[in-house]
Amino acid sequence: MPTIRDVAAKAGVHPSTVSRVFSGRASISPETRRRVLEAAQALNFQPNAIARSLSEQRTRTIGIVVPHVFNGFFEDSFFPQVMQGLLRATYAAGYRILVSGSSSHQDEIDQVREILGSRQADGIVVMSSRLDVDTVGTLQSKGTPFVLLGHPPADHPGVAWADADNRQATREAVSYLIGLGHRRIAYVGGDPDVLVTKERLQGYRDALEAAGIRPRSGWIDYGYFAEDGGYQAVARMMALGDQAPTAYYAANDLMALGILRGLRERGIPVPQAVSVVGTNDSPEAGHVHPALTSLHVPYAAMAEAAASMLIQAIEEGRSPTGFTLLPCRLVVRETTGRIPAEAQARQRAASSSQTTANHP
Amino acid sequence: MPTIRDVAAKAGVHPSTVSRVFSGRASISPETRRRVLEAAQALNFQPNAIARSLSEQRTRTIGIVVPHVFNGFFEDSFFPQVMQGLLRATYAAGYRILVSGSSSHQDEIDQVREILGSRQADGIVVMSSRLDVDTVGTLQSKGTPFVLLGHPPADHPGVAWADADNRQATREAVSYLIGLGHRRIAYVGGDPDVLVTKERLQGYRDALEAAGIRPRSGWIDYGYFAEDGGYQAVARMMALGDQAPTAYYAANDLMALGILRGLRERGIPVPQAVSVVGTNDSPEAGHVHPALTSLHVPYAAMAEAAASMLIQAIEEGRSPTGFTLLPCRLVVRETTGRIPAEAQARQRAASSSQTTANHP
DNA sequence: GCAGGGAATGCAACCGATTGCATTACCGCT
DNA sequence: AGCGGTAATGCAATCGGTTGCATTCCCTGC
Repeated sequence: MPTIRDVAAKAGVHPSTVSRVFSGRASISPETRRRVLEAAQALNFQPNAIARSLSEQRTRTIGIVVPHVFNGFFEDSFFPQVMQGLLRATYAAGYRILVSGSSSHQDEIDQVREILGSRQADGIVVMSSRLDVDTVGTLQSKGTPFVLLGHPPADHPGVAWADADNRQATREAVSYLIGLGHRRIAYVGGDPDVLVTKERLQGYRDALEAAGIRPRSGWIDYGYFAEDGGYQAVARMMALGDQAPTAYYAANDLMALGILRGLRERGIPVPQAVSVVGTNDSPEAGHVHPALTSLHVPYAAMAEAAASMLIQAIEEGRSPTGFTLLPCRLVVRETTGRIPAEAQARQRAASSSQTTANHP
Repeated sequence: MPTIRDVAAKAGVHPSTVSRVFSGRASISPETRRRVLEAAQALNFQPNAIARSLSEQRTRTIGIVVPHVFNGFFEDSFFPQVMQGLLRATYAAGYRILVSGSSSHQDEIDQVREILGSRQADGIVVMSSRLDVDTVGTLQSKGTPFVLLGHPPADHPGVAWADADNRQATREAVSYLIGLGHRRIAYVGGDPDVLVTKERLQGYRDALEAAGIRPRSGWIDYGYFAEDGGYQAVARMMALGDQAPTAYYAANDLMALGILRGLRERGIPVPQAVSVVGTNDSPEAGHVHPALTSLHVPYAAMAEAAASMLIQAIEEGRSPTGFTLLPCRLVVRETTGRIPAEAQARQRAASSSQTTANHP
């Protein structure tokens, strides 16, 4: 592999001149430029990015560590969408992405530290779903730029992040169901330990409260993002008898499909008797039958925003600041419908009897 | 950021000693090691990976360029699975992945050249779907290690690759349909210009020929991997009247879903009247209703094999050689079934009348 | 005719590690 | 005591660029 010195020798100039020709940020006579480029061409010279990085103290690379939980990440479209967003932002800025795997939660944090500490990347996008407060603090004290994908576990001033407004979005989805006449609505969350699960539950509660509906604890269940989790939830909900929900909100589409399966096996028509809303608007959502109404979460846009914030901060030589909170969008398809009037009436009666039962 | 010299100063040794302590491949007295480690700890020292790469002339990184066609790659699970496979292999070997986007086919090749030429990665995995013979030759002459994901367009001795046996797999899938009694079988390919489409068509032909079935050109269509492509194919196939297929092979699951939609709209029961086989065994395949029979293509395993071959060659300081050809696996679910006897009889009659019509 | 100024280029230090070779110190053995 | 051998460490060159400063040269304006 030819180096800058080989080119210099061939063109009869000093290596620094070759460097200046390639960096383009200095005045070079047209004649010299021509000679240098000619020599470079003849030798098939390409500047060594590593040497350049060492000298410039920047790599034009941002890092990302794939959490071990996503080692089967193609099960859900979350990670692919994140990659997509990162690619959009980095490509536009002439950056590349350095990806590392991880084998455990601790290892994930170690990898982040390693990439940052060894300066293999100029900054890093960190998936924060289970990040604890201490870790964020440690990262921050390191002084290397990072942006959280998802918001920080607690209020951490000066930590930059990008996230979707999950609480508000869930609230809107549930309000939509209420608007269709539903009053017994189930919340099927993912992993109860994950922050987003709690936020969505809060949105669910907001919507119910705004409509004056008293939530029942039996309407709340967790499916850990698995198809079977949704299926099992239906079994448990149906045990509530005439208090069984007429609508389900599921925290991802896979669980929604499980719910649909559970309902189908019981001969319950969707959306005639029961409505179902999924989350993520995954590619299959629009192509299953009946097509799934789903809450679109802008993962790609979040990642793009995170990467953009990061890159901009890097270029300006400062730490990333501020946050980006993106709205979600409910994509209405075929699994949601107005509750039939008679069922509605029956439901009202049941609902009021429930109220009396609870307050004897 | 502390450097090796700071640590050396603090520990009262020469920088090279610190380097040896960290590389571990030299004899260091226990006392010195302790002092160095202590100093490093105190200074929060981490070796600079860039400087190390420059000196060692290796980055422990492999590259991948995302083709612009996959900028919407999460529509299909192909790219995520590739990432997954790459992650498995690289993580196990202590490598990382450098990802670059690309905006066009030409740009894709440029990015590959750039990464290789600038030595930002020790080698690269190249998606070969549309690679032409010249490009492969050029890459080869560069002398930097690469492995193709998918096999080379023509016989290129010395080019390493990993691929699935698409022809054989399609042959088996179609043979399976024939075994169920089907004799009028449609092939709905992706993009006719892509190599894999031709190979699968060949496998389809193999199966038909082995069963003594004369293929009709009307049974062959291309859906460009889109849901609507499958849907449209049904419309065209139905126009064949009593020569319409009783089974469909689709080159991805999305088109298979489109086919299912087309059949459903015409009131044709699946699998009672018509069978459908998809390809890729995407996560949704098992969760739609009816669950889709699909040809599982081991994309993750292919990518893992490609990365492993690449890394092994890098470590041994040679060019990657050889190839890996992986079998696919038909995952039978609910969209395929034995053709009803009476339909079968009718079909035989039609088939023989067709034969006479073709040979007057 | 000469001072001033800017353009073009060279020089050499530097980025932060690695590593072949030289040197020192210490050990065991005769 | 002297010698050989090995373990431990230091020295300095090297990887391949970048960049602040110095130098040269030429042009312009008075």
